[in-house]
Amino acid sequence: MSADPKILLTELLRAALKSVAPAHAEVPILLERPRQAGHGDFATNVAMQLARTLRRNPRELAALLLAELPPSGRVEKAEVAGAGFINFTLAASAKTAVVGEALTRGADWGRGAARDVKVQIEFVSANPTGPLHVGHGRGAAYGASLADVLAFAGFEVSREYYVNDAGRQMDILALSTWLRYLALFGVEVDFPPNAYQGDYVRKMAEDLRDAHGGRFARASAADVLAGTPGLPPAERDDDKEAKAQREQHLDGLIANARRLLGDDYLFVQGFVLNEQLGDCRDDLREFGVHFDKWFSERSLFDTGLVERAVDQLEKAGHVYTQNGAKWFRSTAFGDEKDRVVQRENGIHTYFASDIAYHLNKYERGFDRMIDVWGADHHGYVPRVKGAVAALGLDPERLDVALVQFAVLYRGGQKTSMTTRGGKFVTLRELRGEVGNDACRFFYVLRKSDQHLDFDLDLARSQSNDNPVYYVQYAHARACSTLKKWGGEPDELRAADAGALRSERELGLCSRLAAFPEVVQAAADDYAPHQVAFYLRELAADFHGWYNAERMLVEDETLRLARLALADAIRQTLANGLALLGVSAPDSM
RNA sequence: CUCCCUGUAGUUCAAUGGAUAGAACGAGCGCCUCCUAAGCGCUAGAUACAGGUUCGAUUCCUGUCGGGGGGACCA
Repeated sequence: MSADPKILLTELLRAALKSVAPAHAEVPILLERPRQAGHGDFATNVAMQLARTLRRNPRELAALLLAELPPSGRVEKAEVAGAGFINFTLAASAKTAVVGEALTRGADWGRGAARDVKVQIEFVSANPTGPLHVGHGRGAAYGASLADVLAFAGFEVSREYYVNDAGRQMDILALSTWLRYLALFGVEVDFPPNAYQGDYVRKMAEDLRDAHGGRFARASAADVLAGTPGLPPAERDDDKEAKAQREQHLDGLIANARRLLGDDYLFVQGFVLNEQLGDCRDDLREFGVHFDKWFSERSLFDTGLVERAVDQLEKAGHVYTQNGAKWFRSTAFGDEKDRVVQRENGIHTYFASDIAYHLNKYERGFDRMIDVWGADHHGYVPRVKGAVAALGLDPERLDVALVQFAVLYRGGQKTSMTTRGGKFVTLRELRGEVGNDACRFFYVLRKSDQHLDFDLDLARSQSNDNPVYYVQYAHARACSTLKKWGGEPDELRAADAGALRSERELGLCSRLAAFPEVVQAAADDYAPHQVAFYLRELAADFHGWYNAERMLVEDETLRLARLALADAIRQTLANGLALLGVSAPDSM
């Protein structure tokens, strides 16, 4: 019989089913940990599930099952309850066994058995055109925690950042920087309102000057503006035509920059890309977010994969030409309208490179791919899945996890976060205000498909009330007591956990035993917040016990048993916090 | 117009279709001669509305009413 109580109970129930209802002996048996104390350690609704097909009263059926249940020394009590539940109470020794297991497995306690499933998770993937803001922060915290949870649950995980280093946004950033740079040399051109406004652009211009002097300053304002339509008057701000004119103006400036700078244009573009990407890497590293691969969008063009992907779609008959542009017939795959993959001017759309990127992911042989996107990209899901299907690949292997917006509140007011406008709260600022630990925990404390109201004032002024400190404090308290005791870890591993008898202590053991299940559930549901909630509950149980009982008691057997329990709790808190990228301090 | 997320306590959030809907903050009352009071104990307080499916609905379905976000030959 299995050591895992859940498996043991399943086997016992299966045996009982064979005598009571041989025809249905293989129905799935669901065992859950009841929320309500007094309903035992595990409960099953299998009798209620079968009652209908067997046309029997659920309670009677449950009683029949109990009568046929093989006896086990590890089950103290099994009884019919409620509408037909069967509640199991484990023997104390079966509960306390978890203490030794946690201590023996240490940092691996809770880790699931390795399964040969390769999962790729792509997240953040913000355009390298400015600092990461708090919205990216949520995707980063969620993606990193999910990746760690999946890895801990036994999957083979690869973390990836897709770098949008091709396309117009990079041009706009390069132009913005160049214009600021020219101003440093007295070449004054009205700064377009639709270029990147942020101070970091001025900073990059200064960096460019410091590194390369006036090498890129050989142009007059007239050269820069040559042939552009000019800016519309500011009072026509909301006008649609004015907007189009501003975009035209911007494109004209970019074209002039390319012409005037020649080969140096790509140099400047490379410079700003490196600066931004470097900043982004540093930011994420400080936030405890790591990637195995930074995948360049431009490389998809350089290797011809974009063309090959479009060709492949075309050969499969899913592409048609209209008004000179190539359209992917995504409506055939459930999208609401067809999408352009190559514009009339011959330039591939962002969607085209995204198709190529996903083709590449499949070709790398991942069993499962997870894209973590902001919720504003939800309209993008059908066309990407459609393209995957059109390429003859299995769209079921691709999951898109949409992370809802993080809305910032400052002084009770919503703050806007437009990157181009340059007025946004950066992830770096947020981390500086509330700290990395609180930041990571706070982000992941909400379901990802839930809007997140991030109250900056609250996070800043009352950071000590943040639940992260509550969990960390439990860890520090356990450490401090163990330190005061001063014994060796071996003594704890050898401790007789059977000496734990109180309801609180047995409850804590049950809580600990649930940890591996929580990890698995969080992995299956892509829901790392479940780990955060679990840790809070475990910490609450521990704090309650800490206040009610003393560990350093006279009786040596009991003392060692309690310290072993404390150490097992400490280990569980540490392992769980690690999954969330939060530190587990020894003292606070 | 259409698509997605969403409506639970004063506030911010939980609850694989299960039993008496859980926390935290805020409010009130208590607990350090004691391993860390960033802690603990107690009290008050909620499923928007109307139908449906089910032995059982906060959960699934339909509708109504609210909140947020998408819907370019942009990225």
